[in-house]
Amino acid sequence: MQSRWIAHLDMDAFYASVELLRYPELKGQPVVIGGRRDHAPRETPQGRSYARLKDYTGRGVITTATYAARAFGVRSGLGLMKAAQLAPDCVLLPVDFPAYRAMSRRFKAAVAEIAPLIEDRGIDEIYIDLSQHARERQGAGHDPLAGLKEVAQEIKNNVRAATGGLSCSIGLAPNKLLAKMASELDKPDGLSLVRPEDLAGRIWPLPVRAINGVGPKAAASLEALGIEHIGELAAADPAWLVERFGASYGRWLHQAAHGQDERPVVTHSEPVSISRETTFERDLDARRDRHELGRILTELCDQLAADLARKGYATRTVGIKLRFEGFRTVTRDLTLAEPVHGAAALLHGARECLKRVQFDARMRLLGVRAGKLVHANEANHEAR
DNA sequence: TCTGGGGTCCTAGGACCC
DNA sequence: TCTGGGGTCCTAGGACCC
Repeated sequence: MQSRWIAHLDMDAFYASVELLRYPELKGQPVVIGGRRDHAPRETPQGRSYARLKDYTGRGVITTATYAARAFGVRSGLGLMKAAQLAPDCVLLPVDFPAYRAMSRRFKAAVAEIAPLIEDRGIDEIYIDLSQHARERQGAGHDPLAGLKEVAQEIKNNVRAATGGLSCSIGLAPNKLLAKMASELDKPDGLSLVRPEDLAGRIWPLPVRAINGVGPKAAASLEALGIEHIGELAAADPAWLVERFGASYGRWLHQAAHGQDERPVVTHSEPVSISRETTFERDLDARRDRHELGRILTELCDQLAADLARKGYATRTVGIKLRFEGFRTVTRDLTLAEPVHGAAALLHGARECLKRVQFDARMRLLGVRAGKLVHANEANHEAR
């Protein structure tokens, strides 16, 4: 039997499902989450009134869509104004991250009660190392993996009970790469297991984009080379892939197509950077709107300073990010001699960075970033 | 009226040091 | 008195993910 068994657990349409717990009368209806925060449901004498996609104007994208909404072709990442053309009467709810974070803690705690070796992959996803459970529950009969599937089912049940009824999909496989793909095979509320011998039958027919780490650019390059499916990628000469994609990515593509992945489940990690950014309602001009921009920059620095304080970090690198009309993005970094954490120091650093940018177009986004994080208590020590 | 906000990791060139 | 090579840090951009 395999020495490692990894589960990938993915909450089904997470944000939308959390909202449906709050507004159960929307169950089964097309609903999307996204946009600004000014279209929350209103309580009227006639009952609750919801915003519809057709009522929305301005910038914003869909963060999550219910399965009923996906039937209209709306999906996360799609602009709200475009989505309105596909599904004008679809209900639109604003995002409520505090609610999703609270629910995230609940589902992760429910998993940890059964299997504590958890790697956090964001608000709605985790990897779980179930190797020990698989060994302990190894069946003697015709299905040695029955015990592993039982554990996964217990995790699903515990998550449902702890969240008030939310479903998730779990993929089981010998490594993270395959577990992630396995969890996609049977959504929503799925449970699927991929063994090494299932590779050719179940993984190779999938498009290369199904590999976690092959994005739109790599998929387009591969397609231009006549490679659309993982099976074709697996059949490609590894030396040829290295020639086309570089030593590192080329080798990785070959291994991924063959289902090879040795990455461990990492149960603890420190943040690398913390940032705040905002897209403006309308594009702003560096000169004409300089007061508005100054106000926004100050607010971002205030928020970032609060984030650093809450999480207990200081930073040695202050960075800014600008996005101009046309989506061209520019970043500038400044490394400081000593770590800082206060809003005034962040603002000063950000202003220094801004001096090195050429403003030849209107802006749509401004962001501030703290990189090279150090623990605040160690930073105090260094500062002395 | 295209394209949010929060992240991670990789690459590549230049500075600087030994 | 044409100047190698390695290591590390800094910066900028880009691909990718949730």
